[in-house]
Order: sequence, then structure tokens, then C-alpha cells
Amino acid sequence: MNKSNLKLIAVLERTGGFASAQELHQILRREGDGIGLTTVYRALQTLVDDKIVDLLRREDGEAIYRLCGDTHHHHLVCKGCGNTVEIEGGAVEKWAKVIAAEYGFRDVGHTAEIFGLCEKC
Amino acid sequence: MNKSNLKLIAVLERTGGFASAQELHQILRREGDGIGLTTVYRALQTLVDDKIVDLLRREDGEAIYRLCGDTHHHHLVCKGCGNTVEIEGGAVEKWAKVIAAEYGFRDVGHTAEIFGLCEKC
DNA sequence: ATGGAAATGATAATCATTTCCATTTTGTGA
DNA sequence: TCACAAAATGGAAATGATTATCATTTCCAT
Repeated sequence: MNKSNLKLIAVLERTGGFASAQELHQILRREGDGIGLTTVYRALQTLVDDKIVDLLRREDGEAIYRLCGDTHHHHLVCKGCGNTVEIEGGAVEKWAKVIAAEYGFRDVGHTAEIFGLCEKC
Repeated sequence: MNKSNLKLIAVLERTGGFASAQELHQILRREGDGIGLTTVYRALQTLVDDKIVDLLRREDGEAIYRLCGDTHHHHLVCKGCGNTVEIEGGAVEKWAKVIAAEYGFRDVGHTAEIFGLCEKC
């Protein structure tokens, strides 16, 4: 684990919730860290690959990042305010397994997200 | 309803499933229609506003469009050769509905994909 | 100290999407 | 049919996020 990755993790812990690469870069800069934008993108990518952070999308398509919990989960995202709830996907896990078996796939993962408007929006 | 909007609807009907603005533009061009990219974007936006088409996002953030009310399907993608199978997601549909109701969300959509290695890979 | 691998960051390139603006088409009332 | 305003159109430039390039710096084991 290199230095930049740790910095990014620290900021994400501190801020909680989601932030875009550009925002994270600005936060670090504001704190006097001369980290480059390129490095921020690179660090986030490796953290996503290592399943240390989640990558989601804002309504406009911009990538946003957040530390993931250790449990595998899915997301319920509000299209209005961007608020996000982590949810369990019991039915989805089974579905993915069954389908994969049916078609002879192995080493299987899946993604599943629900999006809509929350009560407030 | 203006001419461009109708053209876009026609293409979306014909192709079924999702397409990005750029893809839709290319398809129309290939068919000899001199429609401009700007017009494609504009038409898609009004169709989304009028709830005639859905706007979703690809993995990379690019916007993709489909006619509302299309029965949609999910994908089983091979990480090795990229081969893709369209699958039904009965369990997923129910799951999405239940979860959304539980959290008071409305106007709800979802995405779900399975990826792994196929028999050949 | 040293050599090589990994990390870094400035800059330029890429790509989808929007904005701007001049031109064309369309619809409508005289 | 004609004139004219409103709507539609499309090319070009602007924007903004993300990625690629590449020279330089930092790490670390020897």
C-alpha cells in the first residue's frame, strides 16, 4: 500500500460519504498536500480494484467514491438528492449463482443497483 | 412531437435495448440521415424529460437510452472473451421492487449484471 | 552508495456532452 | 400564395472529467 492510497483512504474516512476525484484532489490541496490529480485518479483506481472503495456514478455520470464496508452489498440510490443506502442482496446473490451455473460460468461476480426517488424528493 | 424525436424513437424501437447518443447518431448517419449530433442530444433530452425514454449509465459513465416500458433484460458477460448472454432477471425484478418499497422509493429502476469466465475461457 | 522498480505529477490527448450562433424549416395569419 | 415569427437544426467551439505520456523523483534491497 503506497502513500497516496493511504492519503485518499484517510480523506474518505474523514469526510464519510461520497466524493468525486476532483473533490478529493481539492480537499488534499486545500490541506497543503501537493498531490497531483493524476495520482488521485490512479490511487482511486487501485483502491477500487482492491475493493477498498466503491465506485458509483452521480446523476451526471461523474464518478464518485466511498470506502466500502467489508460486507458485500448493493446500493439504493436516490436520483434526486444522491442519497445512498447500502442494502442486502440476498435474492440477487442466489439469482447470480443459479444463472452462472446454468450457463457454465465460473469465477463469478455481479453488480446490482436500484435507483429511484426517495420520499423527500 | 418534432421530426427528430420521432426518428430517435424509431431507431430505439428497431434496435431494442440500450444505445448511447453517439451510437444512435452513427446509426442514423449510416442510414443516410444527415441529422446532427447536437440534434440527437437535444431530442434525447426532451424524450427523457417527457418520460418517453429512460436514461441510464454504462459502467464508464456514458449515458445510454432506452424506450420506457421496454421489458428489459440483464447480461451475463464473460470476462475472458467478452461474450455476452441476455438473461431474464425475475428474481431481481422482485428484489428491486421489495427493497424500493421498504425504503419508500418511487419511480424506480435498476441495473444488474453478472460477470465471470465462460466454459471456453 | 547504487541500480532498478515503483510512484509521482505536469502536460497533453481523448471523449462525451453543452453551448453558441447562424441558418433553415415550419406553421400561421393576412 | 406571401411574409414573418417561432421553432428546429447542425457545425464549430467550449467544457469538464478522465486517461495516456513521459520525464523526474522516491524507495528499497543489495
